[in-house]
Parts: sequence; C-alpha cells; structure tokens
Amino acid sequence: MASRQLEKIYEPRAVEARWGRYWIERNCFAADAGAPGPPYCIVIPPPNVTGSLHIGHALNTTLQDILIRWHRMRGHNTLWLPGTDHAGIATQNVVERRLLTEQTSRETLGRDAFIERVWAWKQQSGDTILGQLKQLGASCDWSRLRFTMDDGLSAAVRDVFIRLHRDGLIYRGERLINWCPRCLTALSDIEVEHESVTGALYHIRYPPADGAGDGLVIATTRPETLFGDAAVAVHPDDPRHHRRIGHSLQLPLTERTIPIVGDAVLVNREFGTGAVKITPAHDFNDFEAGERHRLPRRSLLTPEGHLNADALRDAAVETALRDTLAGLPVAKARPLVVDELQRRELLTHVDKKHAMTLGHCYRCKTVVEPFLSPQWFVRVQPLAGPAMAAVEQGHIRIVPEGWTNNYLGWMRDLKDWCISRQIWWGHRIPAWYCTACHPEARETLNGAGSGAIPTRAVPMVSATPPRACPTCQGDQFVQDPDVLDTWFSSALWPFSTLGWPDDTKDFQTWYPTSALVTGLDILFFWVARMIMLGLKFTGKPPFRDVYIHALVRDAEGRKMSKSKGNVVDPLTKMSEYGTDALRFTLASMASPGRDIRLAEERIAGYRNFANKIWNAARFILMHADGPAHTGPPADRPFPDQWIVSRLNRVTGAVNGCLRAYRFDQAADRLYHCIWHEYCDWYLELVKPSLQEGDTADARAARATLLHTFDHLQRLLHPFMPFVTEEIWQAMPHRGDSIVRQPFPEATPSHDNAGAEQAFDLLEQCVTTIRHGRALLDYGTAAVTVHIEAADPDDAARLLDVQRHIERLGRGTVSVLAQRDWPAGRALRLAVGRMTVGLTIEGGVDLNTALARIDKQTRARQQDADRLERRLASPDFAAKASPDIVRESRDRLALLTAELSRCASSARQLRDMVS
RNA sequence: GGGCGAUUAGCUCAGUGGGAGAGCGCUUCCCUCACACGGAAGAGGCCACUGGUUCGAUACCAGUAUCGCCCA
Repeated sequence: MASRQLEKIYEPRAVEARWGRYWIERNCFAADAGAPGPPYCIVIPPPNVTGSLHIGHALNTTLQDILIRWHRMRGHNTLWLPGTDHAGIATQNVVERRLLTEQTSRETLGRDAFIERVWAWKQQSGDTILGQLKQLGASCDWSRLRFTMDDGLSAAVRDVFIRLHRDGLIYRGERLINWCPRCLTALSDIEVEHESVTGALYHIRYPPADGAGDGLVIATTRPETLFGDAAVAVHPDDPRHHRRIGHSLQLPLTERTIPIVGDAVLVNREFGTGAVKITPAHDFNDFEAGERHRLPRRSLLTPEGHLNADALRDAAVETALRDTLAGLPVAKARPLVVDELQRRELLTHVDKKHAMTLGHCYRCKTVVEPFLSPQWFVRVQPLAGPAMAAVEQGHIRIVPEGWTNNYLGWMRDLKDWCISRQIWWGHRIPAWYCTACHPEARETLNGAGSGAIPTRAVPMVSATPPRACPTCQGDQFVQDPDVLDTWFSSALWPFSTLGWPDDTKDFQTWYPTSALVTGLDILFFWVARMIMLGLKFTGKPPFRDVYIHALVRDAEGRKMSKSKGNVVDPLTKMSEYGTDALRFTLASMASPGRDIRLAEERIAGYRNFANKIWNAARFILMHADGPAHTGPPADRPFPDQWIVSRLNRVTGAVNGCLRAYRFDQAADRLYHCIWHEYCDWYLELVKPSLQEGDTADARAARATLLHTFDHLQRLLHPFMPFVTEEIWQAMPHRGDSIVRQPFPEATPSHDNAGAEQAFDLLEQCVTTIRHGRALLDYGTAAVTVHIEAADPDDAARLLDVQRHIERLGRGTVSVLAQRDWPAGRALRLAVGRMTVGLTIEGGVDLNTALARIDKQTRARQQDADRLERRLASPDFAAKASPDIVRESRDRLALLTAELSRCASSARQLRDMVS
C-alpha cells in the first residue's frame, strides 16, 4: 500500500516534470519493428525546427498523443515518429534578420558561410520545440527523431527529384510565377494569400496608330504596367470593337504601337469598355493570352519590384519619362504614370471603388508580383489522378468527410507546382550546367540567383556533378543555385522518415502509416502532395486516415496572431493550469468541422477536474487499507454492481468515440462519468461501508474502489497522462508505468440493468428529498420521509436501496402506501411513479413549496396537453409507429398520475397555509 | 463570383424525425471527517427567419438574413 501522503490540492508542475523524465529514461515510448501486435503509426507533422510551440501545435500534438497512447495501451505495435522541418524561407528570414543586427548580410558572408550560420542557429534553437512537445507529454519515439535535411532524407529528396525528372514529371522552363520582391524568391500558387481590397480602376485611352478615329479605352488596375503591353484585346463578337481587330494602337507614353487582337477567353464584354490590355509578363491571364497570340513578353521589373531602366528602354518608353521612373518601386511609379496620362488627357475615367484581390506572400505579407523567370516545376496532372482515386475509392479516408470534396476539387484543376526557390537554405537542386556551353552560369559560383542561368541552358540532373558535358565534353560545371520548396521534402515525410528508399524493417512494418493528424490549412500544401508522391514512389497511399482538426481561435473567434496580441501561449496555460488541463480542454473542444474558440475558463474548469480526480484518489488511498473482496462483481452489493455497470458502458463509449475520432465526446463521457457518477454518487454510496471496518460490504467496496479507479485512470490516461500516471503509481499496481497498461474494453457481462434501474429510483428519491428539504428550509436537520411506489417492482427495489436513500437524503425513510402513512402534516412531492412525503415539523413557511408545486403542475400540464392533442389526432394513431404511440400513451398516463398527485398535494398545502 | 460551414441557455458548444442538453457563469444555502479548484438546491431557451415535406421538424428540403472559412 502506498504510504505517500497526497497534498490536498493537485500541483501539476512537479508531477509533470517528474513523469516526463521518467517516461523518457525508461524508454516507455520506444517502438520496435519486431514487436508483436498490429502496427499503428503516426508521423508527426514536422514543426519548424527553429520555431516554438503555439496553440495549434498543442492541439495537433494532443490529438495525436491521445490516438498513440490509446493504441499503445491496446497492444498495437505503436510508433509515433517525431521530427522537424527546415522551413526554408522562414528560417532563412530569421537568420537574415539576425545578420542585419550584426551589420552584415548573407551576400556579404557568401553562400557556404551563410548556410553554416543557419546550421548553427538550428543547433542553438532547434531543441526548443522538441522540449516543448515533450513538456506537452507527446509520447513520440524520440530515438527516431528526423529532420528534413538529415543525410537520409536529403538523399531521398535527390532520389525523388532525379526520378521525377527522368520520368518527365519535373522540368525547367520560363514561366510567369508568383514572386515575393522582399524574400526575392518564387512562391508556389498556394503560398500566395489573396485578399479582397478596394482599389482604383483606371480607364485609359489608347490612340489609333494611324491617327484616324478615337482609339480604344481600356480599363486596368495597374496602369504602370502598360509599358509592358503587347496588344489590346477585344471580344471578336463585340459589335463595338470587332472591326478594329488587326488595326494598331499607339501605346501611350511610348514610341511603340501595339496590335488589336480578338480574344474571346480573356475579354469579358461587360467589364469596363470591353477592351483590355494584354501584358503577358505581368498577369497570369495575359500570359496565356500572349501565348495564344504569340505576343512578346516584356518584363518591366527587377527582382526587387522596381522598374528596370533597361526594360523601359527596350519598351521604347519616352526618354524623359524613363529617367523619372527607372528604379522606382511600383507603388511610387503608379501615381507618376497616372499624372502623366492625365496631363495628356488620356485618362478618361477613374473608378475609385473597384473591388479586386491582391496577392500577398504567406510568409512576409508583401504584395507578390507575377514575375517572368526560369523555374523548376512538377508536372502534377499525371500524379493527381491516382491521388484522387485513392480518396474516391476509400483507400484514404478523410475525417471529417466533408473535406473530401474540398480536396478533390482542388486536385481537379491543379496547375504545375513551382518547386524552385531562390534562397540558400534547403535542398539544393541536383542539376548541373556546363560552364563552357553557358559561360553566364559561372556567375552562380558566388551564389548569385538563378537569373544567371539562362532559360535555354540545358540542365544535367544527377546526384553528383557529371563527368563530362555531352555537348562539348567540358568538365567544368556549376550546380543550379536554387533550392527546393520545403514542401517538396515534406511530401516524402511519411516514407523518407521510415528509411525509404531503402526497404528497411521500419518501412515494412509501419508503411503505410495509420493516421495523419493535421489542420485544414495544410491540406493542399502537404497532405495532397504526400498522397501524390507516396503513391508514385511507394505504390501505396502514405496513410489510411487523414484527420483534419480545427483551427484554434481566441475567445472572440478571431484568428490568433502576434500582431493582434490575442495569442494564447500554451506553455503559459500549461504552467498556470497544468498540462493535463490544457490537453483535456483542447480534446473536449475538438468537435469535427468547427473551429475552437479557446476561453480560459474552460481550462480552469478542467484544472478543477484534475483536482477532483486527485482528491478522489486521496479518498481511496485513505480508505483502501484493509481486507478486500476478490470475488466477481456479481457477488458484491448494489453500489459496486452499479458502478461496474456504468463504467462498462462508458468504456464502450470511449472506445467507440476514439475509433470515430470524436475526441470531444470521449472527453465529455469521461468527465461526466468520473465527476457525476463516480465521485458524486459511487463514492458517497460506499462511504458508510468503508467506515464499518471489516464487513462484507467494506471488503467489496475496497476491492471495487481500487479496481474501478484503476480502470478509470487507464481510460483517462490518453487524455490526461500526467495526473493518471501519478495516481496510478501511488495506488497498488504492477508494472513500471501506466503507459503500457492495457486499455479497458467493454465486457457485456458487466452491464447490469437491474442495478441501473435501482439507482435511477434512488437518485430520484434522494434528489426529491433534498429538494423538499430546501423548500421547507430544513438546513441539515434530519427529515422523516415516506415513499409510496405505485409499481410493486419499484417498491421492492426501493427497499433494497432504502438505507442509501436514508443516508444520502439525511433522515429516516419508510417505503409505504400513502394510506399507511402516519397522520399529520406532510409535503408530498410527485416524482415519476413515486410520491415522496416529507413530514412537516415546526412552523415553516409553506408558500415557497406551494409556489413550486404550482409551477411544476403548469409545466406538466403543458406536456400532458401536447400529448393529448397528439393522441387525439386520427392521423397519429394511423401513421405513427406503434412504439411511439404506446410511449406517448404511457407518458401521458404517468403525467396524469403525477398531476393528480400534485393537485392533491397542493390542496393539502393550501389547507395548511390558510 | 464559386464552394463549404455556422446560427440552440448570459458565454463556449454538444445533440436528436416524437419528452430541449453539457461545461463555465449566475442565484440561494453549506468551510459536513477526499476535494471551497468543493457540496446541495435552483433560475435561465418561440433551437436565426420564411416557406415546404411529414401524423409530427430544433433536427430533413428550399429560400432569406447574419457571420466565418476556402477557392477564383
């Protein structure tokens, strides 16, 4: 028997640190591919290696840990594989900011030295988030920790790149891509956040090239890009303009003319004047229109987003204007261009309330520019088909199901994925260029951007530099300076972390993985790409289930962000309320398809819950010493049979909820069972027996207490690992940790309907007595109670539980027909098929009780009226199911009986009052 | 503009074709020998609106309004 004295209030901090260390020292979470049991595996969504824990991680980690601990306890061969992500742009940005404070820059350092600095930063800060995950109780197999830039994973990345290139699924080419002028790199389409804004729509007149007629008025939101115009498009069927197709216009502010073309795709006849400019190098739709009409692409901007002097000259911009504009950022150039147009009376109209969307860099929120440059792309169409089929055919299940269409819809019209980034931190593209064939490429040796590699350059893709150039036999090469999109390596995560491309024991055992738990925000970034590449390279879907959880918002429903200052720091909450409380809060609020509004009171509520459990444990430890009954539950008294039955039901429910990813419902069932059944009723029911010493009931109660409480700790362990471990260790136990104890399963033979019915009667009586006591303002004084049960079976059950009613109701209880009740004043309360009578003693004010009975009468009368109306309807009898008809009749009969007893009781009270 | 979701107690949210639920908060009483981070008893809701289906709708369908998210 444990002898440690437990404190009155549960103090999570020391407890958590102690067991957190213990679990790791004992390798409680270590997985072994050779271990028995069905495999169960989750790979963690790798957090940014230099990041720190935010509330989204806390939710994500908690849910995974619940699944993992649950399966581990159920005897599955369970692996939770942890790791971190190198987060290319984000990490590079952080290190660059640090360099700035040292008055230096990555360009000054040079590529190799810079990368060394990033590794040093990773070394310095990389353990932060891992420590925080451990603090949260994440039961990962930490010996298998992976990092996306590990040798093994990097080899997998190269391998995949080379094979995709060989299969024609990766290509290099000049395309219009999204460019962040601050990060100075390309972004993929989904790395751009679109925001609705109100802007200005400028109507500009382009005069005819031959001076005859009025020209055309076009509408644009970006007047400064007109220097890059290659044509003006009108709809071929538009009677206003179609005769002009083939004519030319004078491009304002330049010495160029441009043609008028007919384009039914680009032109919306209702928009503006029905004429639009085509600027192929600065707009995605225009780019495609440019392709259709074979128009030249004039890129006007530098990578920084400034007007390029050379480009302006090539575009034949008037010399004076060129000098004014060259080097200016877009935002400054635009008003100058508008002024100039106005001065020349070419600006016909400005609509200042034009609704439009603007793209921003998802990392730094800078406005992105469509930018023409050579980049690497994955041809995704051939990969998307199987990735859709896997979901459509149910090989991969998305939970909640509602997101499936979202996924399929996105996959259906997927554009090629731009995977090259003009940064230094990441997996460098394994492509090489011959410096003899492409002398310009030599510039990249000092780390310059990919612009230095001409679009037409022929890359040689291989893991190591080629021996000789196939064209010129040269042996000098430079490697492509770009690195891969971080999500490219993340896409391989479920198999690269298990050892792929080697056919390792781990890979054989745990691939495909069982579940992937993540937020909706990276369904496209990550999940879709893992499915595509997983199917392509392993032939199997990377996971069976995808569980999409909510986004955590603040109590007002706003997205948390540092700039709003409404961020809830999970670590602070953990230290204030305990990690278990935070975990339980997140689990209980994880309803499918709904965002979580995190209110602090909820966390405090679950801290109280942990404390409640703690005190129940104290109580049990105080009373568990002594002889205990060891026979089957069926031989034990009523309270034990009842709690075993209830526990059995909640056990079935929790397992069912977890199978369905209903963390919220599982948490609620546990909360209710532990607090409102186990503590409120069961512990109260057995208290008298425990104080009796060595009786049969006491022996049974001690055995049941220990057994059921252990059962509850194991049920609760996945949700609240720390307090349950602490309690489990303090109670009599076998084994070194609750982590590996079997998770309870429901046993049909433990269901005990009779005990549950008896309990329902007991609860009704006790509650009614307490209610009556309050109405009579009796305080804690003992009361004399008579109970009449209309049903003889009820009467028999009541006799069985009579002494419990007496104790919990505080008084003496006789189960008697009303005609046998003693004469004298009594408050009679109708409850179900029973009447509970409290003897009235002394001069108490009965008006409160009278008012209450009148109120109850009104409520019951309403119900009865509704039921009567229903039963009176001929259609109801004819069409409703017989069960419902019978139930309605029964309920009406019960209500009628209650009403007559209420009326009688009220009459008596009125007599007494008057 | 397209798609998805939400609207239920003061707050945060479950829920179901047939008697409106939980947690927190609130009111009253109680520091009773596990727990005041507690116990007991309560108050509080035309289940957003309008139609339809149905014997019966908070629930199913359609529309409206408001809010949110995703995509263009």
